[in-house]
Amino acid sequence: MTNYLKIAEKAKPECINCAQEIFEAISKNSTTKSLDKVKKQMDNLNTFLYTYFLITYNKDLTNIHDDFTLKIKNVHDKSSLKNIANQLIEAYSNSLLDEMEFSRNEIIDNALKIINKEYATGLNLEDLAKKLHLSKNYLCSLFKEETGFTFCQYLNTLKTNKAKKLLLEDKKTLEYISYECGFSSQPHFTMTFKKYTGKTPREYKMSLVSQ
DNA sequence: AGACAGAGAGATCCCGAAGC
DNA sequence: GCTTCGGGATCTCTCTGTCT
Repeated sequence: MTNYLKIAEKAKPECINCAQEIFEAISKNSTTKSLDKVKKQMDNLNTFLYTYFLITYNKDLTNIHDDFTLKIKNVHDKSSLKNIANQLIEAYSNSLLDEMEFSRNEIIDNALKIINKEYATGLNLEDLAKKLHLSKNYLCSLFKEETGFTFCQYLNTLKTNKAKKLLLEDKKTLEYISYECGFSSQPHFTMTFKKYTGKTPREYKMSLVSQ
């Protein structure tokens, strides 16, 4: 697990090679392991990177996770698996490039900083517009133009992602999680969570447990 | 008790158009 | 580039009832 964490921490565009070197160092021992064991190790790395990026960068890279789960499943030799490992690290690293290009506009850059910091405190569009000294209607259209999301969509995505993280932790009720993520009530949380993930919170938790 | 879903009313957001 | 306005769309809140 410690090694996975090292890889995740280095999985950035500027030090992608370090991450790949760490993985190579780990996989040196894999020559003695069966193909299935190495595949299992790769699956674990994929899931670890997915969870790490979700929690650390608030990036839901389900598409990358699912794509590589399939690739790993279909591979039949260890050398191909090594290539896939490098591609895997590269794919997660490159997702951060999107983030850099995402916030070209200085106003939106500031808006995102405020939202990321205050999204769980009941922040609304009007508050945000006041902080940025803009009209809410203009901010609304600018935000959509620059990010592709409406303000509400982005806010709910952040809240939902935080909820996903909290759902992984045991002994937390939906009531607790809903308030912790900035939802006004548990029914509202359940409804929004289902809208953004396609699953209710309990279904989501069960799907993780069954993996 | 906790989780979930539906309904209705009110609040807020989004978007296009017009104008500065 | 930015604001204002108005109307429709969407979201939020709260209550209620059912299920596990």
